[in-house]
Amino acid sequence: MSADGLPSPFAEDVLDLVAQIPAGTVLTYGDVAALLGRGGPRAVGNVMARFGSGVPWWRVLRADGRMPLCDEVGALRRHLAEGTPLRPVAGAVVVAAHRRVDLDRARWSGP
DNA sequence: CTCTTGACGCCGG
DNA sequence: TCCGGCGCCAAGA
Repeated sequence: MSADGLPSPFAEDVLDLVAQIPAGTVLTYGDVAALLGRGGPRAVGNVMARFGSGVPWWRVLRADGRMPLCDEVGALRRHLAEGTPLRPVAGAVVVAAHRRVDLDRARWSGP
């Protein structure tokens, strides 16, 4: 509801898959496209930007483990709450923008 | 049909 | 680590 003018078939596929990502696990934009068997990272990102409001968008991140730039702080908050494996932090002062998900441990195998 | 726009990915410096 | 550049795919004008 809200902002979705009308999700395309490809968009619905993306949203359906993202909605199935278990809490505490994540998927990269590239992984979503790969699991769907078509499309690309950019196409997935485009869908999330438009219709991602209704799905666990924070569980979809960049290939380097970084949170989506639109709301990296909010995403980090949710990951901390869900217990998502994060990479160790070196500095004493922790900046949200520098925190990343440990993809090796948090990546979801798929449905 | 072409051109532009992205919550991208990877390589190089 | 932070840039910059090129390739990638779907949707809309």
